[in-house]
Amino acid sequence: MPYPAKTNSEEILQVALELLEQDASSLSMRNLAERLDIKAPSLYKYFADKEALELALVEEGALALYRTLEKAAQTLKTREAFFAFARAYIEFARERPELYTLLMTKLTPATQDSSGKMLWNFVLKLISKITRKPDDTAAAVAFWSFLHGYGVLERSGMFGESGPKGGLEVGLEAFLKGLPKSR
Amino acid sequence: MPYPAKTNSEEILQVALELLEQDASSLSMRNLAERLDIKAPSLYKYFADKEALELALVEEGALALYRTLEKAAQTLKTREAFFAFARAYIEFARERPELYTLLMTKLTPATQDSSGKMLWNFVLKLISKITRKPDDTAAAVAFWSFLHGYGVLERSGMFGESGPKGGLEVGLEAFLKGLPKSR
DNA sequence: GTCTATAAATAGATAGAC
DNA sequence: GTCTATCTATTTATAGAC
Repeated sequence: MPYPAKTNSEEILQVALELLEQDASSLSMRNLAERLDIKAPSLYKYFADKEALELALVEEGALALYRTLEKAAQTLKTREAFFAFARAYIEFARERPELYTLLMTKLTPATQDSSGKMLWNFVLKLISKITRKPDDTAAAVAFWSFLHGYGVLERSGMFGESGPKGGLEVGLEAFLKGLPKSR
Repeated sequence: MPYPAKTNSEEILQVALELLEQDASSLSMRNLAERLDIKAPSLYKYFADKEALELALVEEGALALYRTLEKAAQTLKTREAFFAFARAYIEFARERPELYTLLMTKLTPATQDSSGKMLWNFVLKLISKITRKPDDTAAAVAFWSFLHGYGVLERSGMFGESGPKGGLEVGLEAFLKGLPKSR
């Protein structure tokens, strides 16, 4: 065989993920190929275009986030699960900011593969336990909005050197106390 | 005069704003120059580089948002001002999404010119009236996080065809009821 | 499946004449 | 202040040989 396979889809995704997390702008087909020790055109045998590769990364990211959240909240009682979930969510956004950004930029219901749906269902169930309403979409939307906004603004440096000064905790407590509950 | 001035900084900013709001990716120096009926290099007599131009746009955007919010909330009592503010904020993000995105991407305390500070102070005062704590930074951070997150996710299409289903209202009520208040 | 060569497009920015 | 000409750098993607 004159040209035996030098890589495979999984490895490509793995290295792409490393590049992305290092610096989103470094994820180019050229750059990726170089890291894999192949030439850029070869990548197109594995992924139709860059978009396809990014969607695969989003799927991976959604799964990673889901697992992180599940691990953090499982076995805990509702109230503790709520805080653990939120903490883990923000931590994920902090530690893997480029992956998180790609994820939230490309994860729409249309894009939503299994991981995206699992993620949404997990938030929905957790929050519904808090409000004691099955499938409390409105509360889940509100809660996710808060977490996402906080994660984004914290990273943007909007809150300055002094930091967000307890904004996360205050917001979480407000939701816990203020969300309308059945019964 | 062989080469009389064909434009000025204000006009450049005006047209740049139009381009941006039409489509963020259409805001290139070339494109901008064409719309102004000059050649691209001439722009560098007015702005040192693209970054400088964008910062000027951020300043404009922050001022526009501030005016919108102030107009919406002024003369109203605390509770009504709170809802009017939130509604106006989300409406701004909806109607001028590209400007809003640039704004929130580049508006950090380091960047913060007068408009940015006015914006933050306005949020801070409003929310401090709700919680009855002077300079309640934590509550302001939480509130702004929620609004920003909601605006972003709504635009991203994350909530799907069915829409956010009352998530905004539920979140606002939760804050109003759940934020810790003095006295 | 890998390669070389190249297309095709884009961008920001500078030099120097007028 | 405006212009022409150009530099420099980047990207995604395809054609076709091996």
